[in-house]
Amino acid sequence: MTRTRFAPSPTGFLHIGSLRTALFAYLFARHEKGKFILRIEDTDRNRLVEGSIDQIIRSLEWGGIQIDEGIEINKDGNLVQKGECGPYIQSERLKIYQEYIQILLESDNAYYCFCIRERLDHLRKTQEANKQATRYDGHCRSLSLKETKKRVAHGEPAVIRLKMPTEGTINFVDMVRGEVSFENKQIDDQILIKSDGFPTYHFAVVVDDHLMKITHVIRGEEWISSTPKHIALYQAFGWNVPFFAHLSLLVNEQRQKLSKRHGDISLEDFKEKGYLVEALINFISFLGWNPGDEREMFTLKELEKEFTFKKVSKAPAVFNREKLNWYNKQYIIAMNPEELVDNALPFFIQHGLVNPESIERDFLVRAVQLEQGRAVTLVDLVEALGFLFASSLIIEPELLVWKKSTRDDAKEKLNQVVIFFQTIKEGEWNKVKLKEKTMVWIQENDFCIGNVLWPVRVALSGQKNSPGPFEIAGVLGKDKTIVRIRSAASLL
RNA sequence: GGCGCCAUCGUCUAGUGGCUAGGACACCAGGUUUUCAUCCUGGGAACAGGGGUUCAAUUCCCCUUGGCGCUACCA
Repeated sequence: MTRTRFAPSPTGFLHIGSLRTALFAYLFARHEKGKFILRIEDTDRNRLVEGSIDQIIRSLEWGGIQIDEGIEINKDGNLVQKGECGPYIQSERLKIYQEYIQILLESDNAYYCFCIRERLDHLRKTQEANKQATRYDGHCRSLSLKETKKRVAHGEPAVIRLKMPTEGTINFVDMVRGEVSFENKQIDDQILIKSDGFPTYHFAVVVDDHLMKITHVIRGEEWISSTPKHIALYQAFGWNVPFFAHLSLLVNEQRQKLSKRHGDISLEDFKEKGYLVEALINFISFLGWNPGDEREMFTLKELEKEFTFKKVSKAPAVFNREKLNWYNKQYIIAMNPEELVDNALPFFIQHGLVNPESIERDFLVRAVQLEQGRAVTLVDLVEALGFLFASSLIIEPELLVWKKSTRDDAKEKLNQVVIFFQTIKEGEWNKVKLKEKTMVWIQENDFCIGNVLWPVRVALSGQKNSPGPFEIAGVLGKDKTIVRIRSAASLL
């Protein structure tokens, strides 16, 4: 059975690049009808950020990525672990690592190292100065286990290093890159256990992936260079080596790794800016993957069905905001108005346009349609709709005058429209009827369309650009519409 | 410096030993339109360079160049 995992460090919010890694691991698991596991890698005690486990899980949940095993947030808001291979938080697995490192020590695949920081620093500097590869020189490599254990027992600080083979090569077939090969002699004697007793990533990841029966290790490209160390570890233990898939990095427009400095990299950020999950997931999945034909709108379910590593590309992908915007717009257009209100409601409240105590849902459902088709994000949508909620509009009088018209004419037309609108029955007050009747009226009176519709639209919206006058009037209702036109006319 | 990965329009990408190298976003022009958005029509835009292999290379191999990653008692 296929088992994949996502193994973030709780050092902050969920990075958009991490989301992509998680998404691909999730999609592959679903495609193979396997399991997707969440494990927390918190072995670096210095970089922990309080609350980030919660935040990562919530982001994953928001993205629709379901965790089969690992950690979840229960109804009371507490973190709970589920699954047979736990615990799923590395800091709770210290005993396991201690146990497994002994095996390596006994089989002479690992050794205690007592080298102090100063020596290591000096070593590195010398190597750099001589333009050599910087790596541990094996100073403690041949110390006997008996002796080193004695020193450790006496309280001498030590780390445990992997005793890398010095000859031969390690080859593996990467699911996205194909055959990859490294010479053993190039590979450092990686520290496996730090002097604080915690394992390093390299040791913990191998022990955990094995114990959690992970069949496919799917992770970012930055790990490809350390994969031979991991394979050496699997071999030292005599364990089966899993399949690897190293995903290309996500980069910004300057082709650098996406980072905090450039803003907008956490899922949270995108959510707050009014991006829809569906759009984000669709967009992200197309960064380095494609279905092989020309379709481009995919739901999560459809992605689960179609995803395959055969179609994952090797080159790094630029995170292109324009395309994301296009996707978001498409998803907003495709939504039914009810759904759109559900999604936009928090933003209406946040912008102070809607009182959570008294939500006029029907009004919102009609209102939202004015900007659906125009808005790129939900924030755009809500902001563009602000004029509907204003008790009165502040309008620059000149704006009421159409480019081919005059101030006096605009005033006159507005006044005539008021008189005409008053003749329309409440039952016919909707954008379709209104438009029909008004167009006939304009024609009968031999008016120029722009001379009438421009000032009316501005009178209703107060804006240079806005939805059409009939749409707005339909939402506003007869009374408010007439009040707005009257007050605009009085400005001229 | 060492090791590794990568290379098709500005961007995401399709593609094949022989094609007018396809699509999408963005951009430009025209049309529709009271504004914006939409919509329609059209347009410009790519196989990094050099060697091979081959009847034929964008495609296969090598080199160069460029980009990126790793090179921590961080992940």
